[in-house]
Amino acid sequence: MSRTTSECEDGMISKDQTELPLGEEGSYDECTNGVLKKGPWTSAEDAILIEYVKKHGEGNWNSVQKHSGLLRCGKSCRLRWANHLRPNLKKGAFTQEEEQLIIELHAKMGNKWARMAAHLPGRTDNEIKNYWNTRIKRRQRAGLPLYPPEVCLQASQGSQQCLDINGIDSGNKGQHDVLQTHNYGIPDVMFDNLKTNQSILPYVPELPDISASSVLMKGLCSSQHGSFMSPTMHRQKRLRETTTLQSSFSGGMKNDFHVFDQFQDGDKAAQYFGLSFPFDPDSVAKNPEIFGENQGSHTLANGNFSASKPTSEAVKLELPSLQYAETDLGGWGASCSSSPLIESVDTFIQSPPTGTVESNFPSPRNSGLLDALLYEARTLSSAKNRSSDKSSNSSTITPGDDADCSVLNFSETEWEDYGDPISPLGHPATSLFRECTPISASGSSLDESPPTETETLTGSKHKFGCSAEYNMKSEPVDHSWTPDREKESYTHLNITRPDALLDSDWLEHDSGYGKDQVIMTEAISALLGDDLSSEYKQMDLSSEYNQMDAGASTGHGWGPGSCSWNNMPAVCQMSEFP
DNA sequence: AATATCTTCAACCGCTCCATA
DNA sequence: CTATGGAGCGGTTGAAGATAT
Repeated sequence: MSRTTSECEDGMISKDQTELPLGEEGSYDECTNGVLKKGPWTSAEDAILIEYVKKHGEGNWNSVQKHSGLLRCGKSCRLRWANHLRPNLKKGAFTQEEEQLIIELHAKMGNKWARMAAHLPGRTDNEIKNYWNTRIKRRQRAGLPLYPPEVCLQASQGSQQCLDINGIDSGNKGQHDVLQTHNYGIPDVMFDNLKTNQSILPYVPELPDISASSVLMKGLCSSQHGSFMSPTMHRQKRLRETTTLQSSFSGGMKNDFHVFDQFQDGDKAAQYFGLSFPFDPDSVAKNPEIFGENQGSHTLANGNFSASKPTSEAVKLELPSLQYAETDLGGWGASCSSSPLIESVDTFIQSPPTGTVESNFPSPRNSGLLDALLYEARTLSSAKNRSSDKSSNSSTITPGDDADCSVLNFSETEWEDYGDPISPLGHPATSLFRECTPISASGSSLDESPPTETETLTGSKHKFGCSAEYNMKSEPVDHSWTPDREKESYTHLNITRPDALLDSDWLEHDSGYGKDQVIMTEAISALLGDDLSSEYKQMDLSSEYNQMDAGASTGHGWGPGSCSWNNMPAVCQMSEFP
């Protein structure tokens, strides 16, 4: 901020456009005429824009140039106004309350910066986005999970309440945002549902690449809403989804099935759930409780973050995982119920959604290249060899078996069994898996977390995908949210990394994944060429992760070609690795 | 002190939705 | 029904500052 301003100021000459420093800051671009300026705004430009808005009000940004002579395109003007010039903007670092709120909101909404901003008066989506990205990096470096355990816990508790409320709108806090946030939570539920009702999935395949599947994936993976909404989703879809999701969510999510429908037709889906429709997000929002929001948790809308004070800062975020688990149980209540995530996981493992889940998974898009690669690799590899594993896993994981293996098998099996019905990319299921896998794999602690940290989880549970979150939850939540604590508790979570997919455990795991790894490597090579494959090989994830697990490594990036952290599914993001 | 690396954040870009002609 | 323009959103970029070496 200051930076730009100062710079600009120096450079700026006069408010007159003609005088706008063309050469100094920023280039002139073709934005329209080729005359428009780009780059940092000068104080003069700011003044012009402010003046314009005073006279004409916000909006009509494209006419700014005409009326004010400002050599900026409408988009640039809007952005400048929204992010820097508009009144009531809060400048400076986020307060603790705001930070907490952001975390909470992100857990629920994912990368819905604009929506999140609606909950933070005076803050812009860009600020929040930047903050989050920074936070991700920072925590990743520190080896801390993105979301504090408390948040998860609270979320779960809150969800229970919701269940009780289950009904539809009960109270309303009036903040639709809240609703939305909850909505975001829905995906998880959906995902869960999918798992439970695999049979239902029929639609999935047909779903457009993204939306549903991606959402589901993310939900699956973690719960983090964080990314559960695929960036690629269309706006409308998003809206619909949210609404639908919300509705469905509020409805109790009993109809897993419909979740898919939602994607296609949100309203219908919503109705299906028995919610009032056309779904009115606002109305829903008004009744945050429906979604299981805790009172305190989201009252924030006004910026008051009162609730969060819990023992610390425990946020009431509803961890995706929780939701996820809950859904599995068949309802928020269930999920919310104290029953540890682990249990859910177990359930899931024991009676894995028969293949259903995977099929539903979103296309690789969400996850990114890595997923796609993995998917392809798998496909190729599968052709070559079908490991016996695959068949077994889907339904049940035998504790005795190498957990890791089970996990892997699970995922693989599903793909194969169910195929990838879907996606445009053609890798939907896989990709989903992939995304989830990391978690699962990791969660399982397969890889990363050397048993030490993940010890809490044992046996098959560990192996189960998405487990990381569960792990977290399973742990006693009483701890207050302190960095240290987080770190400790989260060490378990490391697994969730997207990398986990590549992780040694998974790929190289002694238990027999070695083959897979080889295969995958080959497949990747075939698909991507030596370059990528080599990178892939070089990643030596296993070692890195191990180190990380050990706590030795610090903030190391994912490595070349790794997916961007931001793009990772919330779930994955949830656990930050050391 | 100089250089390299990392972090932060404003701005841009691409995309999509919506309204309107 | 299609085309066009406005608006908004989310991801990414790149420069400046901060920090480390």
